[in-house]
Parts: sequence; C-alpha cells; structure tokens
Amino acid sequence: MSARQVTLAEVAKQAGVSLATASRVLNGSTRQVSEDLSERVLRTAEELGYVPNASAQALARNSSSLVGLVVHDITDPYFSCIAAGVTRVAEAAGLSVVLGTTGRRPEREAELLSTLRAHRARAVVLAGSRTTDRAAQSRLAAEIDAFSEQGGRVACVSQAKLGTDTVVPGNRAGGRALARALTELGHKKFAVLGGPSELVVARDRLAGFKAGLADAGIAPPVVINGAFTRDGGYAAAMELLASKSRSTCVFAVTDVMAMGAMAALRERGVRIPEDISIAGFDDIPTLRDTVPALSTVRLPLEEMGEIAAGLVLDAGGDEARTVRVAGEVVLRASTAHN
Amino acid sequence: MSARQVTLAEVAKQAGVSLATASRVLNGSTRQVSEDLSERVLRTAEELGYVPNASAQALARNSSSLVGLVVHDITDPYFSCIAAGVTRVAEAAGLSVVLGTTGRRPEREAELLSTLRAHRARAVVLAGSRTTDRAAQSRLAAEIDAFSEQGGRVACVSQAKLGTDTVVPGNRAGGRALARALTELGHKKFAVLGGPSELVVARDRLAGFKAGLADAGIAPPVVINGAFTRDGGYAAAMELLASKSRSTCVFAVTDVMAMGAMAALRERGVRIPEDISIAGFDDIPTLRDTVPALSTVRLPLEEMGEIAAGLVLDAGGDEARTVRVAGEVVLRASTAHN
DNA sequence: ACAGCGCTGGAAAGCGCTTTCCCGCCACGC
DNA sequence: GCGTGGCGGGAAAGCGCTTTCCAGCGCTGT
Repeated sequence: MSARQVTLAEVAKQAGVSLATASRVLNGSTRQVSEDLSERVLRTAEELGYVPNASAQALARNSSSLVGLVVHDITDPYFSCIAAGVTRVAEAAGLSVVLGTTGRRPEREAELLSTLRAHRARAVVLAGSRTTDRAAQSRLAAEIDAFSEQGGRVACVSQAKLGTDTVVPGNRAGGRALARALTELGHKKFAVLGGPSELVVARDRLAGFKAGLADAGIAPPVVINGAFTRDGGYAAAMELLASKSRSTCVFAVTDVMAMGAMAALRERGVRIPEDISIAGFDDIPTLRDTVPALSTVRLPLEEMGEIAAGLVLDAGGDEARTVRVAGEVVLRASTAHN
Repeated sequence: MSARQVTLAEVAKQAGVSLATASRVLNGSTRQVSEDLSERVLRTAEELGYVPNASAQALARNSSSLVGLVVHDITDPYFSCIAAGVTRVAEAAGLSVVLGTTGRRPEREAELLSTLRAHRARAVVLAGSRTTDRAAQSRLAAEIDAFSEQGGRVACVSQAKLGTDTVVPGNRAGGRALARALTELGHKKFAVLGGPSELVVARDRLAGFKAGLADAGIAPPVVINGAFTRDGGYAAAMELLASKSRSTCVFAVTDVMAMGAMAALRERGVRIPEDISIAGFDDIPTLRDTVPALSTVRLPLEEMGEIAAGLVLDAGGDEARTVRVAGEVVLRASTAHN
C-alpha cells in the first residue's frame, strides 16, 4: 500500500527541487522554470501519482474550482436539462459542479448559497424559479450579496435578481404567442392550469397568455392554480373538470403539468384533442414522444444552462448582463381546430 | 462593504476567546466549553455572519464535506432519479454533492474520480453502467483503489466493482420475470432492443430475458443493439422493422429506448399493442403517463440512490456490502394478449 | 495537607499549497 | 571593471482552520 497521500513536498524532494519550483511547474504560474527541472518534476509527479489537494489549493489561492448549481428538483426534466448544460460547460472549463436541490422550499436556496460560500465556490447558477415570498427573498438577496462580495459570481436562470447575470426565457412573450396561436385555431374559451401563484415563472407565462387572449379579443381564461409538478397538473385538471367550465382549450404552464392534466382528462374519458385541446410550455425532450404529441412553447433548456454557466464563468464586467432566449410555439397533435 | 471574509480568528478576537475555543464551539468537538463562553462565541459568530471556510476545514481535518456522484447523463431520467435519491440523503447528512457527468465516455469516469480525489471527497457513488472495455476498466479500478486508499468510500449502483459497496437491481431476474409474464400473454416470437453490447446492465437484462424465454420453451429472440438512449431505441426499432421479423412482442432494455421504439413503430403505422406489444425496463416516473402506458419492470430508482448514498456514508465495516433491490414486473397497456 | 485527577482554556504546530521576497547568477552598458 | 537589470531558484510566510499539548484550577481521597 502506497502512502496515504502524495504531497507536493514529496514530489519536490524526490525530484530534488524546492517546493516553490514544483508548485510552479505543476500549475503553471507566471514564473518560468527551466526545461530540465520542469521535466524532472513532471516525471516524478507522474511516477508518484501526485494529485494536488484541491482544498489546500483553494485555501492558498482563496478560490476553489467549484461551481454551484441549485435547482428545485433534479428529477424534473426542466431542471435536469439545464443542469446538463451547466455541467457541460463547467466541466469543459475544468471545474466541478456541486449540485444543490431545494425540494421547492425557498429557504433552502439561501442555505445552499451559504454552503456554497463556505466552499468558496467560484460561481453559482440559480435555476430555481423566483418566489414572491418576501422573507425568503431578502434572505436570499443577503446571501447573494455576501457571495458576490466574497468574489463569487452568480447567475440566475429565469429570475432577474439584484445585479446578477441572468438568462431569461421569453415566458411572457411565449405565453402570449401561444395564446395567439391557439386563438387562431378557433378556440374561444380557455382555461389555464397555473403554477403556484408565488412563482414568477408561472405568473409570467400566465400573464403573457392572458395578454395574448386579450390581443385577440377573447375573454380571460379560467385559471386554476396547482403545484408545479405532474401531480399538480393532474389535480388542477380534475378541479377544472369538476368546475364544469366549458373551455375547449387548456394551457398548462409547464409540460410536466400538462402531462398530469392529460392523464386526468383521459381518466375522465375526455378525448384530446377532440374534446379538449391542451398545450404546455418548455418542450421537454423526454416528453416529445408522447401521444398525442404535446403542443408547447419550446425553450432551449440545455442551451440556457450553457449560457448561464458561460456568463458566470467568464469574468465579465461589473455590469449585470441579461441574455434573453426566445420561446418558439410548436403546435402538435394535442391541440386541434375548434 | 464588509470585510472580504469573516474568519474564525476575527470571531475569536471579537468574542474575547482563543482561536481554539472558538473552533470548539462552532463545530462541536469532543471538548466541552463553558456555557457563557460558548454563548458569547455563538452570538458574535452570528453577528459577524461567520461562515467557516470549507477548504480550510477540509485541509485541517483531511476530509471534506463533499460527496461525488458520477452519472452518464443527468438528462436521462434513470440517472436523474438516482441523483435525486443521492442528493437527498447527502444533503440530509450535511454534505454537498458534486455531480460529474461522463457523457457516456468510459474514460471520463476515471478522470472524474481523480478530480473527486483531489477534492478529498469523502465518498462517491458511481451510477454509470459498467462497460466491458478493458483499458477503461483497469484505469477506473486503479482510481477506485487510490480513492479508497486515501480514505474515501465508493459505492456503485448496478455494477459490482472491486470491493466496493454496491446496490444491484435485479436486472437479470427482472428480465426473466418479464419474459415469463410476456410469454404468459401468449407471445411466441420476441425481439429485443438491446443496449450497446459492452454495457453489463444491458447484457444482464437481455440475458435474464433470454433465460425467461427458455424457461417457457420459447425460441430465443432476435436482438438488435443500439445506443442506450431514446434515439438508440428509435434506430433499433427501425432496424427491426426493416428486418421483417415477425415478432409480436418487443422488449426494449430501457424505458427510454422503448419510448424511441414506440415513436418509430407509430411512425410506421404499427399499432401498439394491437400489432405489436412492447415492454421496457426501469419504470421511469416521468414516462408513466404515456399512452399506451408502457409495460415495464419497475425499479425503485430514487430509493436505489438513497441506498447507495446510505452505504457510502455510514462508515460500515471493511467488508464490501451488496444490497439487492428487486424489479417488479408491471404490465400495462403497451402489451396485449396474443 | 497534599498528591492526583478531571476539566476548561489557550498557545502553537501543523494540514498542503501559493506567492512574496530575496539571493545569486549572468549579460549588458557605461 | 563595476553597477544594473533581468532571470531562475529557494526560503519562508502565510491561507483559515483543527488538534495536540500544556497550564491552571477546583475537587476528591487518604
């Protein structure tokens, strides 16, 4: 059994150079090291199987190679797609991503940020949907402040936040465009299965949708709020059914909710799209093969993750940057003419 | 703007105690500290917004609060479910999980493990499917060795590995039981859409399935290998169709592949289950609402993640432990009598 | 009364690395 | 020929913590 851990000091000794030289060779500082010493160090490091102690480096440099990623629920395809984008660019940059999940509890966001700060994470991307809960908000704001002050960068996806870089999907515009497309199909009576009212993502999509209906001179929709999940969609749809609303088209603010809603409708013998049309939002790749294919607003989820990671990694100015990504309405089999 | 960072030393000074005392209070060592000192330290820490420097702690303690999680593709619901389980228990234990993705390249696994070692991760769970590639295997084995020797624990899900804790799903047994159930439906001619032949998970499921058919005295299935993804399933199904095989039932070794296959079949006008029955494996929650509902073998994915994390976190003996979790055949609408 | 013990608090020695500073060396310019 | 830089190398001072070791103190037991 070899030593518990190979340290730089051992490598240096073995190679017959000083600690400083070894360090300079193995991490490429600004300083030059002569060819042969450099060679020797590299070789012994290789032989000994040296792996730098990331904690020690982080401590000495006062900055780690960690990038935070906080999501509500990694199981939700919306988040896992974003996560894929973030990890791809982080790993390409030689960084490790630490994944935090909030389980949809807003307080957790601040806690996680604090942990990330403890780790001196170089950056963090917040993919959670912003809530309107004041207390959680200000606690989070404080953490974000602390985090940046300590030299970390933070980017948000889909939630503008005090001076952080942000990638904002066109939630409002997408909702509006979707409404327009749906009214063009001839629908006049709409219902929307909204997310919890404190999530701005849900609210933006809803607001956009309403605006779109208004554009077309259509009466505002019945809206039923539910959890931002498959079950939430299911429950909301059940409630809708119970309400005897005569809507011909329902918009679920999320593909995942739409799936739940479709399940509920099917269960009740409502045919899609013959009896009722349904549309979602996000265009989750995993869900593209469902029957009937779900009409939705496509968001380039992975790309959004990549952009966010990109923002947060390239030092950038002190200005908070905002990248907008557009949603694209795609009408498929779940919506029919009326 | 406050100080760049609040250190333990500042807290100690402010509270009028020694560094040692402050440390003891703020992390709960074995040593006792009197009530009032303790109180004072806690209060000043609170006031100053002290957050311990995780790197420094890791360095001093020679062990960090990081847990590694290595998956192929976080976008794949199979992995994201496992990830959810792992993060849940890790976070409950006050640890942070660093997520590594291999993009299905076996070499990446070893690289990630090395990074994790650099971070002195306390443990890591390898959720990738084992490949049969010799070189990658031995490189990985070496990394696992190095990692454990350095004091880290490693657990694998679904791949027994040199003396690591493992949670093994009943791939073989599940495949076999599924085959039996399917033959009981009256099917006599089977096809299986296998994963890449070097993945043992795929091979085990296939082997079990073949055994099940043999049990029932049914001829071995046509097998077509494809990538372990939706597109792989799609392509394999297309190939199957082209081959003019007269199978009445196809088993895709993965739900995700089954989704792709179903898309292909539908596209070709093949009705499910009237013309052909299809079954998958995993019972991905996100896919449960598809129509027709997919027959499959249910695996408690999140629970598997939890178990793996549990194994790897509770120190355990030196013995490599193995936890088997059974798959449960669930027949739904995608398979019909023949 | 005193040795011995248990207990709390503090000084200080690391943990493995980075980086500043300094030193000696060489090439140059005057 | 000697001061001046520039340059490659090493010594050593941290980075922020943990933990050992020691000092002091109040007890108990004989």
